[in-house]
Amino acid sequence: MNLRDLDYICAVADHKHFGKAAEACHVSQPTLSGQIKKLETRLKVTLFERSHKGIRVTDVGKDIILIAREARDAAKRIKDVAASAQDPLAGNLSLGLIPTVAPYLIPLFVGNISVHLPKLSMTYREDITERLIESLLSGELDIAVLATPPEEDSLTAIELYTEPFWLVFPKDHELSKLEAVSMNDVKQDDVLLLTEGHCFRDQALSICRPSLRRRQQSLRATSLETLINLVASGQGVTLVPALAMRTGPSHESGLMSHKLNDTGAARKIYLTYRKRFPRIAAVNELAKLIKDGLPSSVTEA
Amino acid sequence: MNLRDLDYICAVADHKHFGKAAEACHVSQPTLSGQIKKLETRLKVTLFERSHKGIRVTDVGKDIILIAREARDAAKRIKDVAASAQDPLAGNLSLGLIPTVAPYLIPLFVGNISVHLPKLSMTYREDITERLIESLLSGELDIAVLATPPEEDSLTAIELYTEPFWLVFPKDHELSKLEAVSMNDVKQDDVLLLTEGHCFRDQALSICRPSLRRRQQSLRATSLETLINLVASGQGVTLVPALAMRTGPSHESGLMSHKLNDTGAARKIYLTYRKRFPRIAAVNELAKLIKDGLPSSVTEA
DNA sequence: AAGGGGGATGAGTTTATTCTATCCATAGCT
DNA sequence: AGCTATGGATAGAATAAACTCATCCCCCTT
Repeated sequence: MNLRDLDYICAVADHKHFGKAAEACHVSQPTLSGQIKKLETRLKVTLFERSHKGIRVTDVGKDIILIAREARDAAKRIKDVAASAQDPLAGNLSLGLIPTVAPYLIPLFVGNISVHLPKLSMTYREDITERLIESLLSGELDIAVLATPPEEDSLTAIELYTEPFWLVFPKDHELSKLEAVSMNDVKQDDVLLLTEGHCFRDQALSICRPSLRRRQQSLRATSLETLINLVASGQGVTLVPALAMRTGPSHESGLMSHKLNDTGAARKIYLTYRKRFPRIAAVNELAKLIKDGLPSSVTEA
Repeated sequence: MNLRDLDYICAVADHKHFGKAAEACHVSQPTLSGQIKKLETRLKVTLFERSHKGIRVTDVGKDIILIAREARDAAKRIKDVAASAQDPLAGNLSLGLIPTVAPYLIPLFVGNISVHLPKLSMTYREDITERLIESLLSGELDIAVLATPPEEDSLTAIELYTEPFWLVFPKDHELSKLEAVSMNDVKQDDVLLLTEGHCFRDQALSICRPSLRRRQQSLRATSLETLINLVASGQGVTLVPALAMRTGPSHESGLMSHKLNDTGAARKIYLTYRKRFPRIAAVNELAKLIKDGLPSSVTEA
């Protein structure tokens, strides 16, 4: 059976005339007659009672044509769905972000999206790198903002920006006397870390080495906000990525912060997606919009 | 687009593997790959994200496959309907009967139908010949029991039986003295007729000729039962076809009846249907069952 | 680096669809 | 009756679509 055959029988049912039906289907009358006869043979059913006065649709024919119209309608809907999905900049895009980026980055580009990509609807998810990557691979997510370049071959990434680390410490801390701060000035065991699983924890550990006991204390710090609160209550100092500084500790009472000028005291943020993801156009547009929304604190090298 | 293509994409969605999907569809993998690629090109949409780890269905793909399943389901239902309509002795058959036959004939075969053609459901309609023929031609009715052979070329008929006419008269009528009755014995102006439109009126008129005034009185007699009541109340005599005699006047008080032995005092009853009606098998079976149910009063010449 | 899984590609064959031309049956007309 | 027009069926050739086999290419694994 064939969708075209269904067109044919519906046309005959509509026109009650093989010749006119054939014309409506843009085929010759013998073609239409032949195909319908073949269909009738295959189904072992007479759909039309042919006579010289006109065509009568049999009872089975009526039933079958009713269903045939459903099938044709479904086919038409497939074309409609495909047509409306034509624009790669329309539809839904699911974006995952790591927790040390999400709350600071999202506000910087959501506005731009609704202005420049009004037909694109976004779904956001905040999770740690490991689970974001899993979701990317399974197709649960389309894109992810990560602070690590993709290791999987099936993934690829666009570099979004480089984010320096800042040191946050209490106002009365001895570091407050310095003009500029480097990790050399910091007593490493003072440094508070995020809980395990956060990539920013590992990034911090790559430039300092607190004691094991200190590292275990990090069980308490599940977000940058918590971490900063711990610093405010005098538990130590901590590192914070630049974007988080815009709304965070500088406005809190009792805290000071300095951008670290060590080489390596920074991380690169990537927009990661599956190499084969078919809507790369949307990914590129998104990358552009995110970059456009960035503050000078991360765009100035 | 083609129903086969829809099978292909559904199979890939199910198996997440082109090779296995091809196997399930009983085609080679290149065939399936090619057809899907062609479909994707036509729809200008990527349905599947191919990678080396497996197949991911895109968002549009999911939407489309959902509809594709609907279309496939419709196609399957068409086959089902056709298959279950396979038996020509199943389904519905609409039968029209003239009023001077319906009430007497139907009881004689309905039982046989439910026994011998249990899958056949019948729809009955009682109407005058003219309207039954209209309905036959329009396809509203499949078959009709008529007392006239078909005049239309597109119709044909099976002869069911020959039905002699009986004369019905009051017990105290002078005819009651005779052993056998012929129309010659009847005062023609005594004869009561059915209203116009009934073929039995015309058949009666073909063997007798009441006065115009008498003929106009027939406005009152819309059925054989009424006609017999008129006779019982002394308004005259009348003709009644044999089958109606089995349950009718012979049991009524004050009436007598005789079978007319004139040649021509009889009518043939036909099972009429469209020449092209595709379920002739059912018509033939019906004719056989009706004949089997007939009483000796019409089967004995 | 070699082997293998898995989808894509290309050439050639088979199958299905379509066309033109023609036929046949019926209906309506003269 | 015979003639002509209408409308569906049929036949054969041409065309288009779908299929298969062999092979390729990519990339993952060992």
